[in-house]
Amino acid sequence: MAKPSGERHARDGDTEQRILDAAHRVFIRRGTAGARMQEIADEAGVNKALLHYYFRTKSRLATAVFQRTASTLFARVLEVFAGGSDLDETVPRVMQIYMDQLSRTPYVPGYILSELNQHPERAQQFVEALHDFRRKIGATDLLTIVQQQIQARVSAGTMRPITADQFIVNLASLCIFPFAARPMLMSILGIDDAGFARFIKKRRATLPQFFLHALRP
Amino acid sequence: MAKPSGERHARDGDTEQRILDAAHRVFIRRGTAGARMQEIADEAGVNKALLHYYFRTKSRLATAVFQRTASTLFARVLEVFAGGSDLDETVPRVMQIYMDQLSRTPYVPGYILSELNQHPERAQQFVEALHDFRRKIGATDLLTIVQQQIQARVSAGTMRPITADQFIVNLASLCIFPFAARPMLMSILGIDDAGFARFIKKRRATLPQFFLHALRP
DNA sequence: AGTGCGATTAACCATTCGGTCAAAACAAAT
DNA sequence: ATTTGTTTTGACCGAATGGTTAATCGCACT
Repeated sequence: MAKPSGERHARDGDTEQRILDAAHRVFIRRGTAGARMQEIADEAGVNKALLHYYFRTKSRLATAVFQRTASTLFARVLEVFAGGSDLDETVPRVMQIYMDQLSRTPYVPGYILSELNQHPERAQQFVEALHDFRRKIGATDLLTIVQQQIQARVSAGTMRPITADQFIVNLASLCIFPFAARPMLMSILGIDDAGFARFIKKRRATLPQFFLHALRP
Repeated sequence: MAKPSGERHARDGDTEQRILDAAHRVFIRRGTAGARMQEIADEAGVNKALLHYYFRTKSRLATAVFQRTASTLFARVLEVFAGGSDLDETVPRVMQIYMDQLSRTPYVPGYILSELNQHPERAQQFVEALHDFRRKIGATDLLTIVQQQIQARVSAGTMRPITADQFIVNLASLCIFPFAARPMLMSILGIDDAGFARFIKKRRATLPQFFLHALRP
């Protein structure tokens, strides 16, 4: 019952964070089921018992890591969509900011998708985190925001109609998939890390046009 | 050393197949690392020792299942691309055939991506399976085929230029991602299995237009 | 100096898991 | 019916793994 909440002492900076960071790295490279508590402890430079001291079980540690990671996935996207009003402007911004973010954390999509496929229960947790963030920045539902911005352009006759569902899935697919399928693409296209980086750089520049052109009347 | 190759007897239909099928299902729902040999044995209705009799180790069993699954992923797509010549016709056919195939095996993309993220070595195996199949049907490299079909339309002035790389990744993203991210999408869009099926049905009908419009001059 | 208390560790435990083995079951051939 | 070679099984083993515990450490306060 000794939940470490009132951190009066702390021999080192912040152990809990170091553990979370280490767990994040190990979960990503081994998968949640393949990760070993000992490996996480080593990576954090800490005794294995400490992991249980802070997080009780492997399952809870996994939940904590997933939560932290998932909440960062769509945060920026939501912000940008809520910030702008014209798709001609928000789509390129979202795409570029998003691909920059994913370039910095290229393994996150694969991790999230794997985790969600093997533990669909976590999807609930995922969507709640998204809702919390949405309320925090005082925005409306993502689907509604996009729906309105689509409607605006459709009414103006500058865009073909499309449901917000398909719109968002198309956008997400084109941005996220290349990272989730990174090892496969690198092998099929015969490129290395540097080549992949170049591929993404070019994609960043051309994808917004591709997307917006697709919806011209 | 008793490799069961000359199958003279076989008490039951084909045990090896039943084991592979069972392993396929268990690997998909638990992930390779999370799967237990005992569970696979139970699912196949067979003693655990038999798994080792036929496949020696869990790792080899995993490789066999991955191989079998991966080889089916792009086979049809390659066939259709090699069969047609005009993108106006091949793209819709590929997309629709592909989404039909994925609808029948919706968990395959998630499995392949997870597996490939945690074992990038398998990418090699993956691309070799693809090459084998390509040679078998006597087709050229997928990239080259697509490159030529793009070039044809670009020269005719009916299409904006795009590299074959980006073309294929766009196509694959739009088709595969919704399945790989199925649990996430269901949660975000607030739909159930039936709703997802409807979503895909609609997508099947609208995606080819979206894609081809994106490349209009 | 001493005490209280959270943070940290080494040693340990019970279970699970992949893998092995020798015996049993079985079909085909003689 | 006996033999022969393959397939299938129950029982077993050692290592790895998640988790626990009792002792130690070190800071803060007196």
